[in-house]
Amino acid sequence: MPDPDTAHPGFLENYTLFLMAVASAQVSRSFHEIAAAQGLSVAEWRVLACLHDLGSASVSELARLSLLEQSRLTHMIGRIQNRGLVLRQRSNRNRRSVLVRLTDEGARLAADLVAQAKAHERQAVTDKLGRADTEKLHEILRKLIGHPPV
Amino acid sequence: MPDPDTAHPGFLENYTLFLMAVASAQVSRSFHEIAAAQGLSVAEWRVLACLHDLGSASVSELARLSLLEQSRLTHMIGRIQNRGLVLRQRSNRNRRSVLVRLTDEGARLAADLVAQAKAHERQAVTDKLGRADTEKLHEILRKLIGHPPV
DNA sequence: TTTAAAATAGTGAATATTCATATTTTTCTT
DNA sequence: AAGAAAAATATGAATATTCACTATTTTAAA
Repeated sequence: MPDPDTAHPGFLENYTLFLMAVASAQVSRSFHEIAAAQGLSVAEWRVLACLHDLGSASVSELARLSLLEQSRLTHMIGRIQNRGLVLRQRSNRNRRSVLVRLTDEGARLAADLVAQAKAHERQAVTDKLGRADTEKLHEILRKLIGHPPV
Repeated sequence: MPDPDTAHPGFLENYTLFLMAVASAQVSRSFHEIAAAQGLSVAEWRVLACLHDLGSASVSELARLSLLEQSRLTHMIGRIQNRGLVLRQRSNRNRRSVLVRLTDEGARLAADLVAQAKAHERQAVTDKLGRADTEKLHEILRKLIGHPPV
């Protein structure tokens, strides 16, 4: 029951950040179930995916790439380390930083999820948008991002 | 220091969900500071923006629209209610549901933030993408979303 | 080179979110 | 119409995140 006295409709539906958030949340939600089936949150999945791509990364690199605040990532690494998915190793190049990498088990899980993510993307994005719009979307997002953190 | 032995590069940079998450996080981050200056998280801002648009909404409508899980929203409403930004009112049409609306103070704050959000969007999105790509982005995101929750 | 500043992670308490479940009201079934 | 199922919200304990700060190592400056 929208309140006609105080309603100011029309902002959100044209607000880019809102559209991106809705699209992102909606597509993520269906993948969330896939990750949850492995006992992973979406944020944890993103960390594993980053490590899958990178091989290894320092905590701060990983925080930047996986869009998590450093302290949150440190806590999270502790948890997924306890589960045997990643391990930490002090860097020799720079003894302040700590390199994180996947264990064998973590690597298997990550590879498995990457495969499922690709299938899910096809079904939830490409099939819906078509090839041209999917590529256009990527192009526009890259333009918006500027220097990609990858 | 990417680890050549176990790195499988190239997944993330072409993964739509990741590109959307990065773009969204990046643009959000700069708005986050604006919201934080008013003591609001991005999620709280989104709730106020929804109420600004709608006038009033039940908790579950609001949860759906603002992309928050119901229980989280209930807790959050309690907090922003204590701060005098919103108020609750049991619905007469359906006595299970609770209508949430902005107080005068909340409405002032929301209107203020909406204005700032528009300015920020111009600067962080439209100026960067240009008018054509901005509209194309909206079009593609709407197509991806399907039936918009607005 | 000695000090000051910056970068990197970690820590723990304060705060927020999630998860399972309870309560109330409405809707559906028979 | 009675009872079962569904819908809407709230609750509180378990879990996760944030925030402010510490410790260490590296870089820059004097």
